[in-house]
Amino acid sequence: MITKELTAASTKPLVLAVLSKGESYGYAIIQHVREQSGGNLEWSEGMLYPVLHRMEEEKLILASWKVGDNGRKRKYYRLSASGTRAIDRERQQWLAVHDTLTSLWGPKPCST
Amino acid sequence: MITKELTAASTKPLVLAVLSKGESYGYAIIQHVREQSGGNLEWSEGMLYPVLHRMEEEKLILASWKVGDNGRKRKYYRLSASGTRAIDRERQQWLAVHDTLTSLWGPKPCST
DNA sequence: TAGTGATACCTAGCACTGTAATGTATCATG
DNA sequence: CATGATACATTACAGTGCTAGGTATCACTA
Repeated sequence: MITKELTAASTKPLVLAVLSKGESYGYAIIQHVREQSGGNLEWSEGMLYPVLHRMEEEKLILASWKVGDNGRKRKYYRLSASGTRAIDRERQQWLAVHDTLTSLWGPKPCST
Repeated sequence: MITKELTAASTKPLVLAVLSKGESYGYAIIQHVREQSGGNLEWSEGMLYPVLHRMEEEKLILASWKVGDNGRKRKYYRLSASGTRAIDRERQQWLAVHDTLTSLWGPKPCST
């Protein structure tokens, strides 16, 4: 289980990263992240949908309704130019914190 | 500048990591983290003190008032046994998210 | 036919957290 | 005696995930 703080910090960069692979929709993003994380990251819909709405408002992503293979309506999101640039900013921030943490954790042998 | 979400996610693991190097106090922890991060992480006192109080309540850290070299009273914190164990849990959570992010970011040449 | 589970979207109340601002006090410096 | 660094603390505010609930469609099956 991942703490809510860590979830809050990683949701936006993860959504941006997922969409950089191609457009997708809320329900599929949740599954994509679950699989990509080996089951470690279990997002709830109540968490993600508001996040997507906010990111759309910030114009980081663009939405468009489409009908999927199964005939259901889906709200597909894709990166805007601004969102593409945001990926790099998010990564730099993340790595700044990550490097600080790893430097304090010290050299670590291959963990189990 | 680091977002507040990323700050929230990293404060606890960073405090635990800093204290694993030896006991310290609020004001010094802020400076320690700033230096360790190369100036990227700039914590405010209004953020850290409540965090320390919460961690003390959770019994992750233990506090004791002492008088420093300069004659000022300082509230020194040190890791409890529970806090020492928490470091590993925090690291595992962080790495689970980090690995997912890096796998999506893809292979990246040495960043500047 | 009716019921179940997966798909797919959405929202509201609650508790928690950083931010910004403010306060207190001590000490060294000029 | 004014300033800045040291060193602790609290408060109002806005933002966030969590839990729980809602709506609707479709495939399967009892």
